[in-house]
Amino acid sequence: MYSIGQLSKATGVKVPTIRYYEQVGVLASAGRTDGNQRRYDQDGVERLGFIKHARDLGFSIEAITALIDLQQHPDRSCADASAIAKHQLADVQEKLRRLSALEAELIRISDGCDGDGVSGQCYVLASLADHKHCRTDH
Amino acid sequence: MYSIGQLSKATGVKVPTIRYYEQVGVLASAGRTDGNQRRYDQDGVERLGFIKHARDLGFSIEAITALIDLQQHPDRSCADASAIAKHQLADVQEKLRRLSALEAELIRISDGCDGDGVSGQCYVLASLADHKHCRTDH
DNA sequence: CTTGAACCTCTAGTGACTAGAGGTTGTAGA
DNA sequence: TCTACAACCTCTAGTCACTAGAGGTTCAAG
Ligand SMILES: [Zn+2]
Ligand SMILES: [Zn+2]
Ligand SMILES: [Zn+2]
Ligand SMILES: [Zn+2]
Repeated sequence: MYSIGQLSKATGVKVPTIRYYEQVGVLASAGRTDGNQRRYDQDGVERLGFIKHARDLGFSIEAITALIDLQQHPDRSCADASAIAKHQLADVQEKLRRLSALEAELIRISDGCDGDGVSGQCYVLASLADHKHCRTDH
Repeated sequence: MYSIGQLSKATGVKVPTIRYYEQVGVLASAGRTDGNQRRYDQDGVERLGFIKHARDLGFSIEAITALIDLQQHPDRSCADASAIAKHQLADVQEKLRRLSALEAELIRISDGCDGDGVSGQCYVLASLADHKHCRTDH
């Protein structure tokens, strides 16, 4: 049996975050001692490990809740799991596209100013003031 | 003179967002009619355009506030503007690095499941349950 | 002068936590 | 067995950049 602090150390998830996960329902409520403190078993460690790993990969709490639900029913179709993963991938790829465009503009903007001028002539400020300086949409 | 709705159309920033920008101090308070409605001049359009463009490039409100402050003093050094832009670039590049790692893992995970199996054997769920399947840190 | 779209302020909600106040419990050492 | 104190508990509020809604007022066209 683990206390919440021991679970925290075992998984790398902070104590208040564990309580938050319980509050929003992605982590099942733990058993309690007579004094009302949470106690976790190995199952709890694995459940929280799953949540942490999925969060690290960018899945939303809502998506993770659905995935854990699926995991509790090993005989159900995994179509939803597949869809959630593909959706998450598409999401990440969209963010990558947007960030790449931003990176290109920011490199141009950064390169245009050494910081040794005066703000009236600053390329950073001029570029932000007018999108026409930009090479891409964004 | 523009009403807040006309300013919204001119810049593509939603009306409640404009009020929010004023509230947090990044957009200077507008003049008012006798009936207390906001009125903007060309200067206001440019100020908000600057904010929108910087937000589109991912700058924080705090950073934009500093940049606008600098823009109001054309004779000051632009060292801060340069530093803010470089910081933002570094930020974006860090996000790109992280997202690229996530993309690689998510492609692997997605490719490992067609959604036509059962969740007890699902590669998506197995991969989320155990980071050992992963090729990268993340 | 009437109508109604657009405006006003204020509060609360979003996601995924994080911080702090104020009080209680578990446990190791004396 | 007692005591000290780290770790636990709940609850509220704050973060960021908005967004939604309630309930009331103003502007401008017809
Ligand atoms: Zn400069
Ligand atoms: Zn641009
Ligand atoms: Zn599957
Ligand atoms: Zn992993």
